Amino acid sequence: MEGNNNKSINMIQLAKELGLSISTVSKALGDSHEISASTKKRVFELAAKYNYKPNPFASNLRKKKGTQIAVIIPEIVNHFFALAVDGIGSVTMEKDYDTLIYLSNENPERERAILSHLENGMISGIIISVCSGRAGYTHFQEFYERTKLPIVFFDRVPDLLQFPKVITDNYQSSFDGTMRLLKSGSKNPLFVSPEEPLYTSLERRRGFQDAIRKFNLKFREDMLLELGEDAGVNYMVIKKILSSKKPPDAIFASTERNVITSYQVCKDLKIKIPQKIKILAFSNLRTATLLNPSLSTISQPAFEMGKEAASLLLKMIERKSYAAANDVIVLANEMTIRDSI
Amino acid sequence: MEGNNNKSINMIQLAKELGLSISTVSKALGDSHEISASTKKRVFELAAKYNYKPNPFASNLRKKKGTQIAVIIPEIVNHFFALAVDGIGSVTMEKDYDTLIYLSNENPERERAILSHLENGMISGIIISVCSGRAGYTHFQEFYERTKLPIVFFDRVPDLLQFPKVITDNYQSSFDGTMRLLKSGSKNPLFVSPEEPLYTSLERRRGFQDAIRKFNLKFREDMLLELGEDAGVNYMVIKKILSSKKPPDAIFASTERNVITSYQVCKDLKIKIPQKIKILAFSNLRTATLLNPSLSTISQPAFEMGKEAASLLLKMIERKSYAAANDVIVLANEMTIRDSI
DNA sequence: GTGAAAGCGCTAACAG
DNA sequence: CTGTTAGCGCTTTCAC
Repeated sequence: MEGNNNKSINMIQLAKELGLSISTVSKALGDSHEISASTKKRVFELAAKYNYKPNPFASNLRKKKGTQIAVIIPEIVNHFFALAVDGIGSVTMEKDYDTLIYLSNENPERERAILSHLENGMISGIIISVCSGRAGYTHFQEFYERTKLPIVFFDRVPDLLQFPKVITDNYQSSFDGTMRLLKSGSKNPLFVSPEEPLYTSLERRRGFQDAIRKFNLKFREDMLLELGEDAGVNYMVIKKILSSKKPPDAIFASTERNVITSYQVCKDLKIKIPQKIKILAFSNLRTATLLNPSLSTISQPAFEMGKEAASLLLKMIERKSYAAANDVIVLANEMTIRDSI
Repeated sequence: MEGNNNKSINMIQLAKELGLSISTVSKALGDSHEISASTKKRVFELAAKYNYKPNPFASNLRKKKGTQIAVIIPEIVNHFFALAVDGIGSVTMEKDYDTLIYLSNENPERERAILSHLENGMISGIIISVCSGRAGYTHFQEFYERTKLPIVFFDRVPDLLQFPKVITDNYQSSFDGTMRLLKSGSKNPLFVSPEEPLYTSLERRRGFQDAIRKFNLKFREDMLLELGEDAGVNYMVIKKILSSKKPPDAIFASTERNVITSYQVCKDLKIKIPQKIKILAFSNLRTATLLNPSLSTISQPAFEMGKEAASLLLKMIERKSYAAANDVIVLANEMTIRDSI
């Protein structure tokens, strides 16, 4: 029984009060060239007076398109993704697009459900960082076939050639990082990555392996460690490895999450960094410099990646250059050596 | 010239193929009781076959309401807000609401612009953590008067009685934290907070002052330090204070940002924590335990706050209990003493 | 239990 | 330069 009366004014009322036709008002509001300056002025003024805002449902329905994009990411509680969302927001906001956010929580089923939900036509495009490779990538193809909506992948990208991507030079920076570890004396490094068969991780691993070989070290399978989702389990696994007879003398972590766990284990086992073990990680931790000891990182230009992805997507949406659809934008990572090496 | 033909099927086509009227199909899809089970089944099956999804623009226009809510926060690159968004997402997702995200970037003008944009009627409710108190809070009142849309404030809330809020026991935990510092020997603590006259900060400051007095220490105005936005400037200010003749022997930081700067200064000036200075902060830093030394924190239940805020908002939207509109939900903070004290 | 019809508020031909 | 008109795809009385 709430009085939700005084609901906003509409075009009809504006037109009536102005003694104009509704279509004239519509055109005036759209700043159409076929309306006289004086009429426009009158319309704008009355609209402002009533704080009139066109009903987006009606206008979107009529135009068969809106101004919302969806961002799908595995998690937001992660400095990298938070920065990326910030970057995305910086361009969508400027271009008057609204940003819907969906968290897949590293769950492929969620990701599919989100995609399916988005097939209703509410949005004009998608920016996504995928959550896993295990379930395959067919849902992206299918989504695209059905909706023909522009999609831009970033960071964690599937290996689908037909889609535009924004990534970093994962192979090269991993190679460089590994070389750096080896040059500082590591003979037995351990590369820690998530078990998902993600393009990003695979590229980093490839860089690691190639550096090992390039350095004329013998590559062994047990130089690679794959970790799952469960932080508790991961902790135990790392602890076991670091307590073994021939523990690694360096850890190169492919993700922020893994390096935090590694630090924790070293702290608990009182293993000195970098004396006993050197640590390097792909990470955007803001507090890298304050850790004990300060952490050497390869950080991704997350904000920039978000910006690039959003710019590309909006360009595609506005068809200014749909040809850009197969672009792969590669940005450079930045390695910062601190006390952990 | 892109062929954007095969655009999604609509109800009319479904109805035609089923030999039913469009209104019957609509009701069937809405699981209306006035439609026979057998008809519903046929409708659902065909809809599923064509992967039919009702056009939300049309349906929202007709129903004069949608299923989107807006979240307005000062920043997303902050563990607290990221967690809160995660919490919000956990409930909106479950209830099939879509979440629009807007970053005010600590800019009151942006905040107003966002609010103004949202007056177009696109959303059904707002969850917000305000960005500043300097510009006053009249825009919230006005927004509400004009739209009558439900609004829930969380954490950084204005002092407007008529709105529901989700906050933490800022006064009490600040009081307790200060007592803790004093009991461990601090005689000259410094309370660092942002210069914004935010309710949250003011409560914390009040807790600090009361604890000082309760401990029979003389309160001096210079025990309070207000910092602005510019990290570089803040660094210099703190550095100057810590280099002074009679530097504080404890820092109690009201925000995560300020404590990071403080740590940095101590590190650069080689001031030993906690021997020379004790540090405590309101913070949700994930890496608190890994800092050098590990940081003592009062952390807010950010995820829970997001959840509570979203649940409350959806309840208000669905009018299940519009009476809850003046609720103030107060959650408890958690103090964790680590090596910095 | 099903259908006909009237719009929700707006845009875009098409006329004038 | 302005107005008339026909919907966009859906929901909801109101008939039957």
